[in-house]
Amino acid sequence: MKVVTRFAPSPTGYLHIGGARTALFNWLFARRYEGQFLLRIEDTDKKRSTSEAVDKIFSGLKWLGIESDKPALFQSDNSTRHIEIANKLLKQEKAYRCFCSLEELTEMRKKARSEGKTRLYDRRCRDHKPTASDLTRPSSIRIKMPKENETLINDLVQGEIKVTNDNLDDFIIIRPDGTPTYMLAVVVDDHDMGITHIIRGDDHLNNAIRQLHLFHACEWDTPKLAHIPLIHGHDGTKLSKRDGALGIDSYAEMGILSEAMNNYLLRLGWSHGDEEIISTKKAIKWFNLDAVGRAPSRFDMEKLLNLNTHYLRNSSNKDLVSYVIPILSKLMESEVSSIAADRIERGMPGLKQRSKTIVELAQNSLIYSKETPILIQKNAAEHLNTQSISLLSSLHQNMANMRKWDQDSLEKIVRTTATENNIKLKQIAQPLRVALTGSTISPSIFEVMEVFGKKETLNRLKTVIKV
RNA sequence: GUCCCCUUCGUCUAGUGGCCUAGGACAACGGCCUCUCACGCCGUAAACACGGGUUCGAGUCCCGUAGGGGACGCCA
Repeated sequence: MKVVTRFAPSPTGYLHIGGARTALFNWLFARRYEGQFLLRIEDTDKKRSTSEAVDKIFSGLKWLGIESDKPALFQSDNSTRHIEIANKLLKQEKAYRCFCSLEELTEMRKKARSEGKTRLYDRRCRDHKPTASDLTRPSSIRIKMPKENETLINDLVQGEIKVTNDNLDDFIIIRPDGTPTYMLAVVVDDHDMGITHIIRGDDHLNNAIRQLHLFHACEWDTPKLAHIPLIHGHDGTKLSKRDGALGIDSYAEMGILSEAMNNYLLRLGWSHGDEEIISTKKAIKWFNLDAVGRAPSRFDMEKLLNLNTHYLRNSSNKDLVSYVIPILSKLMESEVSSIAADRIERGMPGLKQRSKTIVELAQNSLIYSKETPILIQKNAAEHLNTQSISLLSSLHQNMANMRKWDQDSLEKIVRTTATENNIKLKQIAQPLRVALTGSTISPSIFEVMEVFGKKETLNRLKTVIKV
């Protein structure tokens, strides 16, 4: 049997971390077994669904590299089919019309709760034959849940779960306004789409038990279930779609690489021995549901950053330049010149060694982007005094005659100049750094000089010496 | 309140009855390297929630307690 999985978010907000991981697991599982991964937008609640949210889900998934094998399906497009199924169940007396008002239901819930019951609807309409006058009033359709015995589900992640059927409410499948509810829609759509494995957050575990009975009522095969634990915030509080968790796009804006996010999300709740750095290729080869943990895990930015550092360093210089330029031009409030872009690319080996995020990389790239005359930072200025300036002056003389202009030769000449003047390398390297970059922090000063080239380097030195 | 689920270093996790004196990674701390900042390298500290069983033997199986989470909508 070919594996078919789906990611089915509701378009009521952005794509959050938990949703992204659910999508990733579904996608990986489908790829692993050479099956299909589908996307379905659960927009049965029209009031809360927005097209902005749909766009955010699409862009978030695209950023992660998770692609649906078919065009996304909008659940609301299938409502005719959902209603058809509900009517069929009604005819078969597996479902019934409920004429209770919202007030009545609230009252029932209050009562049941005070009595310590799990089931909150008292089923007063279940065995009531609707009269002609009943039928003039609005009604919802409820599904009949079994009254006796227990329901057992064998979840691929959570194991065996047992519930006494008396706890199960006859839930509404069609609202009084005639629209289908989520509970009906998921079941019908999962069946129609041929979903073989439902992988979703374990906040749906309780629903799974109810939905199972709907599958039975329809006389359909039930997909295999896998309920993965939720992701919590760093402080242990809930981090899911209904609260203020950050959208996946925020992480992109922070300068996180999608490879790092994928790797991080994968390792959150899933493991393969001691493996930490896992490429998508390996993930597809290794991913399985048995290795998904059952306990919720906390989101840890530090670890994400560590992974990001790793992937950033392994990215090509060219790619990194293309990521950095837009951020850089925002920082400088001007276009990034082609000279600057070229310098950044050549200086990338040193820059990427010093950055955890793309944003940081852009900030570090500023030293190569600014035109002369450069601004000397306040705390850096103290490195330029009469003594150090005279050192830079003799260095300038020594360097002016150089023919080969690479890191090694530059290091040699700076060291020689230091020895000549009876000082430590440090004492000339810092003033040199300040003179060239305006900052006390930069990649190796020899690398910086190579990147700037002879002309620009000597030019910048001269500016400082003259003053 | 009721129902369901979960519980190994601060965090993510390895562990499927003897290989556990509990391993790895991130973070922390110390050192080395060093032209600044980083990187890198070496090292240190750090956990089986608790209580009962089962067993020759339990982190691993069972029960209970505590703590945490989820669900209880005409939301998804």
